[in-house]
Amino acid sequence: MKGNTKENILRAAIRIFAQKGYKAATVREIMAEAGAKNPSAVTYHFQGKENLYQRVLEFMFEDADKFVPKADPAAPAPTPEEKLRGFILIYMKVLYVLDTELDADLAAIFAKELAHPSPFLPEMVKTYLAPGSRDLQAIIRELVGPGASDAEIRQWEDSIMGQIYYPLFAAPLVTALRPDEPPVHQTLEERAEQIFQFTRGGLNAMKN
Amino acid sequence: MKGNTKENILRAAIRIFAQKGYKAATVREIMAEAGAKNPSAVTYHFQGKENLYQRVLEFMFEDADKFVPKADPAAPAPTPEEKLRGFILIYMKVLYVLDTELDADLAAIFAKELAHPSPFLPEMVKTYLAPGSRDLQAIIRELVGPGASDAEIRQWEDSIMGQIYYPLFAAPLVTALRPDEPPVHQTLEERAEQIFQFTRGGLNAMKN
DNA sequence: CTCGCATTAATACAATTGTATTATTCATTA
DNA sequence: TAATGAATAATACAATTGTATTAATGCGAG
Repeated sequence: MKGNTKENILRAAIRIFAQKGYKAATVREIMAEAGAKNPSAVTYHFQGKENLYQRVLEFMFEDADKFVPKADPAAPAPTPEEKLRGFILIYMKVLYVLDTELDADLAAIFAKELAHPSPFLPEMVKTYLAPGSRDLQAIIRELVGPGASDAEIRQWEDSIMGQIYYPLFAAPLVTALRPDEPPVHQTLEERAEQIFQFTRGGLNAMKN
Repeated sequence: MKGNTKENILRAAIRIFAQKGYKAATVREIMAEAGAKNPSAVTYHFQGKENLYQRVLEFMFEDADKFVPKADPAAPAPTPEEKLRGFILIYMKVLYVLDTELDADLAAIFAKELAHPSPFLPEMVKTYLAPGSRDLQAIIRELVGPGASDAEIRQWEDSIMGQIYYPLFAAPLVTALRPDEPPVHQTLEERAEQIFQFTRGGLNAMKN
């Protein structure tokens, strides 16, 4: 096996970092998970633990990007409300669809990274998350009309993103308070639709 | 100095845990912050690092409790909308008022604890957070009427709590996307009011 | 004053951790 | 096939970490 080891280490690192976080994950644990015998392989293939983690973060953002659909130029122009509904649904799919164990691990890493930000985070946020933020602001502006200030738009953006992110960040709260509730990804479309309706009502009330 | 050391260690632990998280915080660092010379003092006063951390969590929840005002029996009965506004404002004050460095540190510890939950968290959530959750659900039910299902109530609860928690959990995102925006605690009343208005609009739209 | 005990300090220690070093194996190519 | 270089393994090492152990200190009761 030649070119597989590096990939194996990366996958193993994702699993272990997702479970334990950056600091508590040990190089030896990652190597065992990768099926290798030797802790120095991470130095060889990735110049150290920190570098490996940075690579994991890059992988995470690149992987999330694959979820966002290309705009179909042939499709009829969507209404602002359709755009909002689509934005919420896609964003929630990125966070909660978790078709694979890999996706679930990456979401967990994202949550942990926000609690313990690494030096690489701000740049990655600007690269990968800023475009979506601008899109959402534009949608909100279409919905509430031109009278709203930039500050107001940003705060409504926060009201929307807060709803979307909540099941990720507050998962331990929710499971402690409601042990029997099914996880979000089982009711994803419903929940996305409800957030959309709630948000539409909220923004409509702001329009006047 | 007799009884001060234990208190000093607790305060120092709060600062260091808030900065670095449980795992990365070292006993020696905490002791240096506490002005003591000897790493074993934490074993002596708190039976080890993990126990000290548990004590910090307890302190955090007890401290947050002091923010919630006692219901004034002489006051006129508030309308459901007034209750909702009050709930949001109080909750946000707990998270963001941060009058002291201590409060800010405790909020940071809370955010980190949710990303890396300790075994003590579920029990503490049930003790300290469940009552507020029940209150909010009751308020929502008053606002939307008796037709709503329990599941719907819970999801609207999430829509509200998501808005409230977002500035805490997503702080690194927000500062990376909007470097010049003033922190929440400077615009707390405004933001609470906007969340209230947004939520009222959202819930009103659900009523029919 | 002095004895007893709680507290603090000094030192030590085993375990863990990231990584460096060196040796070995294996595949590709000339 | 032989050789060359990449990949993997084996071993080692210094640094860090939580905590145990033992010694010193200081305060209050008698």
